[in-house]
Amino acid sequence: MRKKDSAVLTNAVNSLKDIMQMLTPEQQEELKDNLYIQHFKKNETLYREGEVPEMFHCLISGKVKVYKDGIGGRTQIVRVIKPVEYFGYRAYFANQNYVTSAAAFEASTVCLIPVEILERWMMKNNQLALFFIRQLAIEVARSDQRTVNLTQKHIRGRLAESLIFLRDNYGLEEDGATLSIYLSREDLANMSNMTTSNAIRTLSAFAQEKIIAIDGKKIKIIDGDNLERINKIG
Amino acid sequence: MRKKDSAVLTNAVNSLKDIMQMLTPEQQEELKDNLYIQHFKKNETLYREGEVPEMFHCLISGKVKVYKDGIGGRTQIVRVIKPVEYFGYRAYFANQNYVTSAAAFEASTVCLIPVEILERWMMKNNQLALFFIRQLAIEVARSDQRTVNLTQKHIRGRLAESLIFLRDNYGLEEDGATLSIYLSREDLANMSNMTTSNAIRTLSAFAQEKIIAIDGKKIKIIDGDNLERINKIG
DNA sequence: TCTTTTTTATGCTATTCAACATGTTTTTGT
DNA sequence: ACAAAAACATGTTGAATAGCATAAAAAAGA
Repeated sequence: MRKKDSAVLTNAVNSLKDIMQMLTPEQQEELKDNLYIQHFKKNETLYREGEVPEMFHCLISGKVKVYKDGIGGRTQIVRVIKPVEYFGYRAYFANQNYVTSAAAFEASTVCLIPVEILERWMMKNNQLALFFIRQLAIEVARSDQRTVNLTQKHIRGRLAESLIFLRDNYGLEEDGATLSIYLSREDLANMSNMTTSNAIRTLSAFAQEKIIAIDGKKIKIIDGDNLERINKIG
Repeated sequence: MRKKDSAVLTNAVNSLKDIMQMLTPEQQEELKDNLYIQHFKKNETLYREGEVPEMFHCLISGKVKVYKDGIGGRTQIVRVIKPVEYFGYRAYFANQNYVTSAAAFEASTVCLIPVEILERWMMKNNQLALFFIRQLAIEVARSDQRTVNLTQKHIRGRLAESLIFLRDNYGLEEDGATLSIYLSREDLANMSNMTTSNAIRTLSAFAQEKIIAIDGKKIKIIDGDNLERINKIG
């Protein structure tokens, strides 16, 4: 798990620059001494619901999902992480065990810091504390919005929203149309609160309507305006 | 809006004691000088989606709902406040306008503090900052859990959950069975992600099954164990 | 108090979506 | 390269729930 050749360290520290610049020089040194790098393979689990949260996570490269296992084997993806974003620390500050699990969509590299250290810094560094207040405050709004979207939108609208989100979050390939993330239909379903069957069906429908083009896991957005329209109305 | 006879002030300050005890004597004085009391009638709006958040709210008495207006006139209640709880400050720390609205279920009294002052205190008072980190971190988990409950549970399970929540949150009357809050069927539906028709129908079903007894807006829980069972499985 | 409006109740219908079945294609592991 | 497993595709069916209509009851206002 531990890996600290200077190139990796420099990369990690660079990824943490939002946080770094809020720290005193001594704190910056302490961070470097307590920073771990971990690699995860595709579909590998980073942490699981019920576990004790000890590490603050920063995604350096790759793509990660945060999800809740629900009723009857169903799963809801509640957050999707891109580099460089922070995650896996909420439960610690709420004095809870993890209430979500996290897994890698694809091969990913994560930088870990004992969150207890971060908390200690926050006791002395208000800028840092306010940074996390802001992060969490934004996350509450996102989660509430997701609740409404997932409960009130129809299936086509929910899928359209997920596709738009993936485009905006992870971007497009060089052709300016193909989603940079290759998700399974199941993951797409778990983002959009629907069964895998319906994700497949609805994707096919979108393809037939020339809104998207599908080639296995590759999804190309052809008519983005239409997708936005479906997201809004349906 | 402003009301500061000493009895009211004492009451308000007492309600804020969680926060008060984290403040320096000077800050406590400043709080008393910048504290407003406002009364709201039943169904009156405290704030609306889109407005600029300026005040930190503390509910002193009464009952308040926080909700989002969604698609096609539908509404989702995302939070339910009881005395003494804090609310209406999240948007400020996220640098957003309000993304929810708040209204009084019944006649309520609220204590208001300019949230800008609170933020200023947080810059100097880490205990206070960590207190709000904790509040927000808990709220994120609640919201994620709500997403899963509202999307994955069946209609009976969702209603059972709302009834249990109302019992646990607002308590029971002296008979040890009747919910202390008298909600309209519409509000109950808006908590439980269903139409008013279905809230009425499902309540009637519960009553016929002797799980509850209904007398207008009065709801008496007869078979709490059964309600828990329905919440869990259904 | 009387009228008007809102809320509650219940039945019927239409729609959405999940469940299941089956076959095909793709991926994975050896 | 091949077998086994997983993911994808598509059709059919049925259950869950929204939508609408109507009427009764309750609450709000004048």
